[in-house]
Amino acid sequence: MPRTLLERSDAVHALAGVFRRRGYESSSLSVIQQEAGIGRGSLYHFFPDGKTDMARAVLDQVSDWFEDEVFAPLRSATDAADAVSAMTKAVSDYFVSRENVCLFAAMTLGEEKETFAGEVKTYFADWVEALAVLLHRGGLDLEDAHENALDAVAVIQGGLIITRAYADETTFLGVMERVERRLLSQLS
Amino acid sequence: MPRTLLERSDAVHALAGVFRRRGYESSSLSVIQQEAGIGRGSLYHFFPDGKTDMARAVLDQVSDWFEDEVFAPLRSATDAADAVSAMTKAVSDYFVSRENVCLFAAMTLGEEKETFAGEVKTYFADWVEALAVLLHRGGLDLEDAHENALDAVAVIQGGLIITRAYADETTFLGVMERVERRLLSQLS
DNA sequence: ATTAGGCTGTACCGAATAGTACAAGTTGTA
DNA sequence: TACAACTTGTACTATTCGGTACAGCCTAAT
Repeated sequence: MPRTLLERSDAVHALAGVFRRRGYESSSLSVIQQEAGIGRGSLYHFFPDGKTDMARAVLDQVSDWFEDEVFAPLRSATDAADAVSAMTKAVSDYFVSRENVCLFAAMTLGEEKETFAGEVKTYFADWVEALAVLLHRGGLDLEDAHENALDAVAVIQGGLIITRAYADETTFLGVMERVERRLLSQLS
Repeated sequence: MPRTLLERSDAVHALAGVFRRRGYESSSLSVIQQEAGIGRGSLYHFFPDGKTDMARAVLDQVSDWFEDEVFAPLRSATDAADAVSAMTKAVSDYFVSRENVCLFAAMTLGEEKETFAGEVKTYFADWVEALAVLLHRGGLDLEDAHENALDAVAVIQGGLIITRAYADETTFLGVMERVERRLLSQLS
C-alpha cells in the first residue's frame, strides 16, 4: 500500500480543482478519488462527513483566501484608488487561474444550495460590504456606495458566466478592466 | 391507467420548473416524474433520448421566448430608449417569475457544459449582439456598444447570482433598475 | 527496535441511478 | 362499434451512487 505524503490542505486544493471542473453534483466519489488522486480511505479519513465535508472545506479555503487577499485589504486601505486597482488585479488573477469559476456562485444552484446558503450569503455580503465601505470613504454617499459595490461584484460574476459560455478568457479580462475604470472614475 | 391530456409543450414547461428548482444534475428521473407529475413512460415517449433530450427541449423553449420577447424587439426597435426600457421590463418580469434562475447560465457548469455549449454560447452572443446593435444605433460607437451590451448582460446574470445568495428579490430589481438607467444615460 | 497512531487500498453495503420493455389504457376516426 | 395510433403505469435491468469497515502500511517519537 503506497503512501503519499498528504496534508489535508493539499487534499482540499485537489478537491477544489475537481469541484471547479465538474461541479459539486457531478463529482462522484469515484471521480473524485480518480481526479484528485486520493483514495476513498484517505478522503473519509480527512473528511468524515463525506462529500458535504469536502465541499465545506473547499469553500472555507476559498473564503479565507478572499478574506486575506481581497476583503481585508479593501477595509484597511489608505488610498481608495490603489485599493480598487489591487482588488481588480487580485480577483482577475484569481479567476483566470481558476478556470473562470466561482465556487460560491456555483453553490447557489442545485440540491446543495440550502446546505451552503449561509456561507454563500456571507461571502457575497462581505465582498459587497468591504467594497462599499471603500467607495464611501472614497467620496460616495452610503447608498451609492452600496449600489455600485453590488453592481461591481455582479458584473464580475456575470462576466465569469459569459466568459465560460464564450470559452474566451479575454472576455473576462475586458470586464475586469472596465470594472476597474468605472470604479476609479467614481472616486473623489 | 389514467390519462392526462398532456402536450409536449406542457411537459417542457413542467420540466423547466424542475430543472430551475433543482438544477440539471440533481434532477433524477424519479424526482422529475414526481415533481413534474409525468410518468416515466410519458417522459421517454416525448423525450426518447432521456434527460439530455428533456434539457434540450427546455433550453429551446427558453431560447424561443427570449428570441421573440427580447432579442427581436431589440433588433427591430425604432426608438432606442423605449427598447431599452422594454427589455429591462421583460427580463425583470421573466426572472422574477422564474425564481431568479437563468437555465443557460446554469449550463455553464457541471458535466453538462460540453453537451449544451453551442446553445449556451448562441444565447448569450445573440443577447449581447442585439443589445449592441441597438446601442450603436442609439449613438455609441461599435466598440463601446459591444462593451456596454456585454457588461449589461453580465450585471444581470451576476445580479441573479447575488439575489439567490441573498434570497432577496429586491436585490435583483435594484440591479435591473440601475441597468436601465445606465443604458438610457448612454443613449443619444 | 519497538510501538502507537496517522494514513490508505480494497471489498463491500443498501439505495438510487438512467434507461428499456411492454401490456393496458385512452382517444379520434370511421 | 371497431380499429389504429397515441399515451402511460409498472416492472425490470445493469450500473453507479455515497458511505462503511477494516486490515495493513508507513512514519515519528521513544
